[in-house]
Amino acid sequence: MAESTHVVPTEVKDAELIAARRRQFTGVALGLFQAQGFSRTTVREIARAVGVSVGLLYLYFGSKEDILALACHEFVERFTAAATATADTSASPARQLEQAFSLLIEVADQESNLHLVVYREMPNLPRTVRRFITQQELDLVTHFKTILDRGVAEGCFRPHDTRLRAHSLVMLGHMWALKRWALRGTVTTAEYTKEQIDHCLHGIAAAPAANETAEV
Amino acid sequence: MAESTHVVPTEVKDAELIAARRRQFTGVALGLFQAQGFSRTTVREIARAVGVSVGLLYLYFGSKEDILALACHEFVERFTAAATATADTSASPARQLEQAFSLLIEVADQESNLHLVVYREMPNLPRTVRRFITQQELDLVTHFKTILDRGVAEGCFRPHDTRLRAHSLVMLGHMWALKRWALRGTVTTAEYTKEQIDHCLHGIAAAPAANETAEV
Amino acid sequence: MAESTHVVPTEVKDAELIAARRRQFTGVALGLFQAQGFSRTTVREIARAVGVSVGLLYLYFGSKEDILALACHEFVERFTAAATATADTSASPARQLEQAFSLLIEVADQESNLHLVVYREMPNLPRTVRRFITQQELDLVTHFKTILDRGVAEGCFRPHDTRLRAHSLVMLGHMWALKRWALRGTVTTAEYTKEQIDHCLHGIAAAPAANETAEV
Amino acid sequence: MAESTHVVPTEVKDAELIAARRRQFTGVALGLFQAQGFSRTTVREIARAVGVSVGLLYLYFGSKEDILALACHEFVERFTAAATATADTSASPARQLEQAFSLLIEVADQESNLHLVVYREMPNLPRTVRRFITQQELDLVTHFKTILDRGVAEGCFRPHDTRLRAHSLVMLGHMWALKRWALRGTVTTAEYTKEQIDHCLHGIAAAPAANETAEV
DNA sequence: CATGAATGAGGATTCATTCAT
DNA sequence: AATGAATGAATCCTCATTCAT
Repeated sequence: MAESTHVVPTEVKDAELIAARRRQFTGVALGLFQAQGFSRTTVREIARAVGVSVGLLYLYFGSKEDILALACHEFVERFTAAATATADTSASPARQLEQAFSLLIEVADQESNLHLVVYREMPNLPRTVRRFITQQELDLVTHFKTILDRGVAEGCFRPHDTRLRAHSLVMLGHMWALKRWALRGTVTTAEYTKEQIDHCLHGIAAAPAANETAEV
Repeated sequence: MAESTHVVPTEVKDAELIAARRRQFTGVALGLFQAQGFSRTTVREIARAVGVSVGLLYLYFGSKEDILALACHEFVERFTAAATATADTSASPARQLEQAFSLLIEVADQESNLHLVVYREMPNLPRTVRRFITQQELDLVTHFKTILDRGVAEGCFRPHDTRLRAHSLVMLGHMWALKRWALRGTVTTAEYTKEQIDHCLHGIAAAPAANETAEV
Repeated sequence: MAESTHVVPTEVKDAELIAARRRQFTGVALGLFQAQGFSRTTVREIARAVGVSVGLLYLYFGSKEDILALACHEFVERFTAAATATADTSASPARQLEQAFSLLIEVADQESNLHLVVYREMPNLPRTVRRFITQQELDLVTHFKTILDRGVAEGCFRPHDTRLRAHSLVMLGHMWALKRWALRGTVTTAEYTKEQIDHCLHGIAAAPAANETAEV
Repeated sequence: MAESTHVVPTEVKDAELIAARRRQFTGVALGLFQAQGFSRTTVREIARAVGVSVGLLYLYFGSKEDILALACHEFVERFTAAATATADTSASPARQLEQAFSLLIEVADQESNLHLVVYREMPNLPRTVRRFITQQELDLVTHFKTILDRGVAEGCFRPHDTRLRAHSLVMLGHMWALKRWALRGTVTTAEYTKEQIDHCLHGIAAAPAANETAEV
């Protein structure tokens, strides 16, 4: 797990106020970054959107990049936490996999816009935040890998490169946000989830594959 | 198919020279954009990197954004063309699928850096170029869908949502570039290709799972 | 009467400060424009001359042209106001005419340099300001026409095209600024005024000339 | 009289060709200067408008300012020459004055646009050309002064400051071009001429002046 | 004579950041 | 804590001028 608090020097003392204000500011800022891109969003715009003065912003953040950093940090943290909520461990691995993927899609579906910002603005982030984000992604991958490994151990799943499979599943989760333009209107989250999980389990090979399987 | 030439007015009259120079400039520029991001790359830097004056750049491009636009346009065009090179149609659908995916990964592997730029800088592009790029991606999807449809028609593949499957395969192709940080060092392009295609065909469900499906 | 305030959006909020600063800046700028012409004056020069930073200028003006526009606007407004100060209405029309023209020359004499700038840079001004200026000039013409009309009504002046005469008088007022290079050193403002008014009243024809005219 | 040829170093040898080309170029250029102002007109625009290459322009002119200088020089020279065409010396001074002023208005009426350019762009001209232009204007003034002086000598005109009167008449001539926006549509050149000359001779004073005339 | 590609200094404008109040 | 006027470095872009062909 990566450290969950990105340290930024601040003039303001009251810790609670800091946290609350920052959350408020990053939320608004992320929205602007999404709409216009990081570099085309001015600090003044952010201040105006929040309803405070420019100077105040600089009491809570060291720089414009800091705002982006914290915004991304918080978003990713929230995203991963929501998407890795522990599933029903009594269910079959296949069922658990479906539940986990379904949750991922649900989470990705809400705030898919903000999801995109993080993807885009990654190179503008300081190394530490970038590392935090990749770590969070790896946590998510591990979440899936655990399920797959258990399935293999229990004999429900064929032995395979579970790490790569987990990565692929997470990628197909991101896909729901990344390829929104192509998917929206043709499939619902439920259909998408079902189709991807079905395929993940059985592949597309027809009759011969069945025989093959039968032979084994 | 989208039109292949993005028209930008120019002061220079020699058409061949324009094409040659532009190719030269966009190549260098894309490299810089990749390394430092579009907005942090100055026009002067590009000029210096190419070895010409700032003014000359503006004889071939209308603005800094124009450079990005043409660079992305050309890159995507080249990428799609390379990745959709027609495969051996006498082979079995499964084999064709493997060949097509293998080619996609090879192409994505080279210039994977530039690949990332396009993803990142999309929102900085003018609508027309953005449309061109999504159209090119749809062409690539269609390329895969065609193979899948044939496979279904011939009975090799189970009936399924071939469009979504094609999209997913293309996404898993991009993944090779997007998740380079996670994949590099753990799998080769060959292994990645084999693993994804195998899984695409047979899924991960073990023998008993087949029964399970049958039951459902 | 044209509206007297040319509205330009500003980042600064204190209305009084805006007015004060703008007056300060336009004054200095107009001087520079006079000395070197609008296009050869750089924004940095203006800033340096005022003693502030470039950025500050842009808090009070939208663009370099805006500075010119406001400067001209204010100058012309001030000029017209000063030149149309109501005269002693109890005096004879001839006397009133002399007083009005005398005032015009006095006003034109001070700041005759700035007067020239407005003439020169008119084509660089936005349509609205250009209209304002011509309107102000028409107000000035009307000021003279009123006196002439009263004189005609009272029988002091011959019936004639009072509008054209008023225009001509205003032109001869501007002439004091426009032809400074030729007049300076040969006549004083008082002499100039006397000569022009005398001539305006009596013409140059000698006694016999009247007969000649009559014959024609 | 000022020297009539402004010397500009040139690469081209054939003197006749030089003169012809230059005339062609300055004509086109002056039109552009009129329409968009000197500083907003680019050398490339001039070249394109003439139909030659930029390089060629620089074979005939040393710089962009040179083009303006020669254009103004030629225009003013032509203007003054046309406006000072010797009048019928056998006519009465009053008649001569009217003919001279009438000619001035006719000349000013044609190409009044270009007339304005010279006024505007004066400060952009090199000192020598500026001197030439003022000298030409003085020549024009002298032209009128001569007529007035003769009139005074012959007793047709009252003794007065003939130099100032001549200047004023020339100014009222320029006025036809300068105040085109106010005059156009309200008076014709003929009416304007008649009104100004009538006034110049008799002024506007009524009864007393009339009596004076009658008495004689 | 003629061309037009190439140059690069120079100018307007923006915007993150500071600091006096 | 909060404000917002002030700063000035940095950036994009233009355009007069040159020169190889």
